[in-house]
Amino acid sequence: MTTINDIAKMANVSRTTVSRALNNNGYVSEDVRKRIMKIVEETGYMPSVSAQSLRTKRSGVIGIILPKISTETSSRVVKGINEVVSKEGFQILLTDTELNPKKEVEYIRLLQSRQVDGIILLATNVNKELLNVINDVKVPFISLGQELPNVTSVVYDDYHAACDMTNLFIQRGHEKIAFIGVGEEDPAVGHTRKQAYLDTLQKNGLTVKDEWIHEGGDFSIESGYESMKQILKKSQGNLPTATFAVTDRMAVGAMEYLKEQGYNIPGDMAISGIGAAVMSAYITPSLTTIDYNNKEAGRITARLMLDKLNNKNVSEKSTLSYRLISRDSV
Amino acid sequence: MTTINDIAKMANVSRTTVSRALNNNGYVSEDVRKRIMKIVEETGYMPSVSAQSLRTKRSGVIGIILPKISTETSSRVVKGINEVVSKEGFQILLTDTELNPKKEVEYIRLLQSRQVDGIILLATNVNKELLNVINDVKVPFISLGQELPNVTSVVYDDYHAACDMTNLFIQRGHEKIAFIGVGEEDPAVGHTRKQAYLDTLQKNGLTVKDEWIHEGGDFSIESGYESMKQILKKSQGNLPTATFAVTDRMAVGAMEYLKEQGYNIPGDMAISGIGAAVMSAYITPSLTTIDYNNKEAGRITARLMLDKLNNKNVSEKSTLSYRLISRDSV
DNA sequence: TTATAATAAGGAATCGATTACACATCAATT
DNA sequence: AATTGATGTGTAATCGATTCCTTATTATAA
Repeated sequence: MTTINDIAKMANVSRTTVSRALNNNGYVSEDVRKRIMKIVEETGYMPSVSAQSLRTKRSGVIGIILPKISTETSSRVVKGINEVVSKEGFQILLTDTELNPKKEVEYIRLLQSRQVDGIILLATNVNKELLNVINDVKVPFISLGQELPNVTSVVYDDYHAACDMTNLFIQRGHEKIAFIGVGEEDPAVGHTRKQAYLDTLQKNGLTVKDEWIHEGGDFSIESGYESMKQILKKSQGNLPTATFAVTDRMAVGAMEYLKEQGYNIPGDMAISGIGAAVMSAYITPSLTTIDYNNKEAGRITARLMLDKLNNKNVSEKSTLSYRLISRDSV
Repeated sequence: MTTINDIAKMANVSRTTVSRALNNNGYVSEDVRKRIMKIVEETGYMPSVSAQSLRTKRSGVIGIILPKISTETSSRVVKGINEVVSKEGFQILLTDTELNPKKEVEYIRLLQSRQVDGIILLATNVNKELLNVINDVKVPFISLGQELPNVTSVVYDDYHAACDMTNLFIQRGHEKIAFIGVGEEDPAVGHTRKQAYLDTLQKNGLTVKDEWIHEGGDFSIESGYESMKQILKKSQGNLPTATFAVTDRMAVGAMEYLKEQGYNIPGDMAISGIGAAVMSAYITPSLTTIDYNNKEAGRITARLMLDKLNNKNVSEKSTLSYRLISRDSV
């Protein structure tokens, strides 16, 4: 591997001068600069980032902590982040918690020891230890998808999105609306979306039946399938006419079960999700859902991160907009 | 940030001893070791990876070059890789070429300057410059998805997979089989799969009509839609009865167009894809496809990488198995 | 002509680890 | 009692950059 010293020797200058030439920093004669650059070209020399970051405390790496690496949401967000930061010469270091809260904490520590310049967390839960660790973080930190106290947060407008969706059902004349959710450990998805559903029903004077509400174990299609099964079983004789699932995958699972049982969608049961998964447009019937524009969320988060890195001060909370996509399932 | 020197001072030993205690390397009395570990615990000290990697030439990072960051294939592969390497304490540095061959070369250089311990490339094309740069790479290098000369490659069995799929159509009595492909710059997807299709038709004495073959501009759903449109237009009066699309997304696009035009699938036209996208199971009719098990491919590649990092010698080419999933679209 | 400032380049310290080498102690072996 | 080997710890060099501090050379102003 060629080092700055090799280049210096070849150009008959000191490594100080090479460094200055490369960083456009301090005086270097045009003559020498050209000589150096030529050699750099020829050798394909690239400075060792380890050495640089040891010295400068900057690594050009943004650490991202994902709950799950291979989901549509994650990869869209990562895409958006990468799009923005790569233009500024930053790289992305990915970690995957596999939905294990302990790993969130572990990775925050780890990323710091790797000298990342900033950390973006796609949080799925909030707990005391997590907040403590985040408070100790010395680099710019942003939470995406959950609002964390005293932490710069970029959040989806879960409450209004879920209200709108519930209202859509009501507008279409539904009065018995079921709900497929996830555990409340996830404040944004598990709590806020459910609260919006409950509030909207109440505001419209509609009954909330326990049998119509089911929380899946995870965000999977199977979990949606199972939830729908449970809801139908528990509400024999008083079936809901619509179901609001908090994710598209769960909605797809629910549809799957309904189709298997010979129900007509949306005739016997209207269905909606959240997330605008690609699949939602191509299943039959196409799924009414809400587009959170995850890629744009990633971009916005990334820009905030860059601002922080440039010591601009940024607002503590940014709420993203959403778009209700009305399709054939409702 | 606490450094090894701080720990050394607090424990009243030299930093040498601290380093030895942390790395279980050389003699350290039980007494001192405990003292050091306790302080490390309390302070939450983590060694600076920049300093470590500057000194040891190892960074604990595997660089991955993806053609597109937010595709099902990419994220499944990354998941598989991460699953394996994270257990060994490695992190993943992601780069996205956005299908730009120049960026492949650029990122290979960049990753090396970042001192990555190994590089995994999800190649989509093969060109002279790429091969040259790869030849200069000084760290373990693996290509996934394309076979590159003199490079450790993990490849899908595109040829046999595509043969099997074509044969399936023939078995079901189809004689007029159309093909939706991509450009030949992509040897695995664009060339091999097409060759397998052509060979299989020929072997079975079936006519190959130019009007039945169309190459989409990219891998998108829209591109599949457009391709199907072209095929139907060009082969008026002698329509194919089956279409083999080289990716699931393209197959979905093709189905979309057929449905719009009122064709029955598979009655008027059978359809198949490759890739086992989640969506393929949930569209109507469900799509016959081939599962390449990308996650497992990622795992296998990662294990090869770990072997290389441990100086075990590995076979230059590994061909993966696949599974034909027969569903309702054929 | 001399003082001053701008330009150009090098010397050496520094970042935070690892590790070769040296040295001291102590127990076991001859 | 002398030699040997195992154990424990420290000193200092090193990795490859950046940057503060000097010094030398020109160009400009007084």
